[in-house]
Amino acid sequence: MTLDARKKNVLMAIVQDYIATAEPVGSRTIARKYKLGVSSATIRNEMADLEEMGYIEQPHTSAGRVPSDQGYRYYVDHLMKREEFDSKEAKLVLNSYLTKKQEIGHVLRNAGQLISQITNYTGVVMTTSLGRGSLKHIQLVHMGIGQSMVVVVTDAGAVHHRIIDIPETIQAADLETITKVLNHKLQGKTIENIRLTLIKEIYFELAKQKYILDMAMDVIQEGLSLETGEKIYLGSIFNILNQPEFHNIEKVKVLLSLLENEQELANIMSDVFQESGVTVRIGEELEDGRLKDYSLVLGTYRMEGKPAGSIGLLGPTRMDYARAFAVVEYMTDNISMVIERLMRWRSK
Amino acid sequence: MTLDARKKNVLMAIVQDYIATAEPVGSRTIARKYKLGVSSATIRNEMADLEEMGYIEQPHTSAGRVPSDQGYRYYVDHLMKREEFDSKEAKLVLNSYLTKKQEIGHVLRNAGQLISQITNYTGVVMTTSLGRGSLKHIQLVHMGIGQSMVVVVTDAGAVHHRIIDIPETIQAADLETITKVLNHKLQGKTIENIRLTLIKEIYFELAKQKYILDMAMDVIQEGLSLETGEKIYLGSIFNILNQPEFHNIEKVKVLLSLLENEQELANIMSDVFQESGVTVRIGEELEDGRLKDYSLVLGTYRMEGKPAGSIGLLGPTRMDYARAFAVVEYMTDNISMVIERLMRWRSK
DNA sequence: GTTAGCACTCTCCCAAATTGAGTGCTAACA
DNA sequence: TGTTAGCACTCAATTTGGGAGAGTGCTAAC
Repeated sequence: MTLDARKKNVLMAIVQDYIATAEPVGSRTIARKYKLGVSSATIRNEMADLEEMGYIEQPHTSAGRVPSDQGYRYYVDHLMKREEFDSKEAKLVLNSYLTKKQEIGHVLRNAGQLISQITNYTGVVMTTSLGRGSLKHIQLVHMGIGQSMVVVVTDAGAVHHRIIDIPETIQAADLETITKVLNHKLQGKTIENIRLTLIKEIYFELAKQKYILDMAMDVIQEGLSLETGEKIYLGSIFNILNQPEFHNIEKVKVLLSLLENEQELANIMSDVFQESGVTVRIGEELEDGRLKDYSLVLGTYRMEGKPAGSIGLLGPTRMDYARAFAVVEYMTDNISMVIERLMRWRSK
Repeated sequence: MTLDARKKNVLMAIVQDYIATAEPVGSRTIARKYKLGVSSATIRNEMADLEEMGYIEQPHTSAGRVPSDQGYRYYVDHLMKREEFDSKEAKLVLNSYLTKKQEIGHVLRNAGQLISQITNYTGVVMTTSLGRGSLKHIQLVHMGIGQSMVVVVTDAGAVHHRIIDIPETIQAADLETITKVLNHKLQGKTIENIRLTLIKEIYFELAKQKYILDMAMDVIQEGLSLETGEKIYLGSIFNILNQPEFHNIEKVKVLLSLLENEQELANIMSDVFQESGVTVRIGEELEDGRLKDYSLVLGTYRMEGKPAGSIGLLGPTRMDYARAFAVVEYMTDNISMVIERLMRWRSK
């Protein structure tokens, strides 16, 4: 499993050249471009060995070699030189979230787009469950005769709202009363807490408004549990089409059909999710067959020190991993920082 | 400018055949498939005339003819037989918006997707200014020490929120007081009303909280004016890739670069916007050069009888206009109805 | 005014030939 | 024993050339 120095050099050359050119790379190219001090014949021998070991493959006889998933894996784990990423523009964008405070969703959406722009791959961002959400505030707003809006604010900073129909006799003042009771009884409670005992009390207190309460409870429940569901933000898809692998439409279709299905994407990303650091899944390591030619590089952003979501990118297996790692690392760090500040109240 | 009956028939045959097959259509095909009672030679003569008049074009000598933008235009205006669209599934989806009441944004997003699915073109939905929004409710929620959330509800049913930093000395009770004053003074007011005189009163009343008020006013302003901006919802992009014209990637790229830029798309759609009925802009009639091979079919959905937004689809000029019209008409009618019901309070 | 017939044009497709990049193997060399 | 030069071989990609087919425009006859 361990490779001698020269094999490492050859593999590195192959991976780097293929990343740069997207063309299968031959022994002569390596001998010429990467001065390894040996002839192409020697390199051919090494390549034969590497192929046997599974690190590289030949699309067909008489073509150059291409790294296999395993080859990329070895490259990422042992050969790649880590880089630092830093960019004035990125910094500007990120700072703008802080000076003009933004909604979290907005921040994450833009983060995804930023990654797409920077890398020409597709940025992906996923929020994970923020744990059980608890109710911070509920408000019933009288919109007009017969309709009311229920607004739910959770301690995670999410706002959920819906219009409900109400009896026409209900006045704004009635809604205010209900609002008061609900807040008094339910503030700080999680969905389980609510279910268990409190409801009866409230129904007792507001017996006349049973219908409205039913609706309101519904919205509360939705607001508190929706939170738990994963949410996905995609960067631009356009950018990744600049990659030469997308010369044929079928690939575009496959990718799009997957990216447009939020649920599937969420599942895939959840599989990759890990506590800390930057992870990569290469080609077939991603369990979904449609992604066999893609790699997913994901980092974890945090809140209160706890993982709060993934941020990363999806690109062809032939991607610039060093740069991808650097960008993802940069973004996770910064987004963690931004979120921490936007939601300072949670971290004391 | 007016065509005799036979020319009309020939043009109609060409348009219909091209729509169905995406292949240039020749004189023999027409003679064979569409029994016009004349030979292919006669049709050739007619076609020569039609070409001279600008209704059809030849990709190259010895290819069949293809309708020009002008040809499609004539077809749409004079030849096309209007159809009715009706679908069980669509009805189901639309009804689900009503039984389980949904947020408007959610309804519109899904409407776009529904169109994409039904037609294999790309559904587009745009909300236009709902006129000056007025403030329905404002709420300051204490999130924790030093931070508060401002929630703004407008009479259009939109909810806008943001986290703001507040002095650490401020308690939940203080925020409640501010909330009360703000609601008392500002409810029902539009952004202009607010600016003019009221602010001073409020600042006077709540002199100590100047800082918070500044932030809150900011959020209010944002909430009320954001409303005015157009918002775009796109259906699935995947579906349109099934159209044969997308065999080459460049087209996909051009389309995507445009679709991903909300602002540009909004401009284009605004140009097409019209008070009532279903409109179509064909190819070069759309001013944007990138859309020269596309047509946009748009309808207007309404609220309180007034136009509230556009809903329609974008597809290749070679699209099934009859069906597109029918679907768009169906969707505008239904979405108007759904929105009317969801926002019943506005229409009395 | 309509039609049959025909020469002409142009694309598309196929097969054969050519090119060129790259390999594997072998024999010689250090 | 590891390295290298050389060479035969393979295979995809490109080029070439020749139909085949679709379609047109024109003309002369009906």
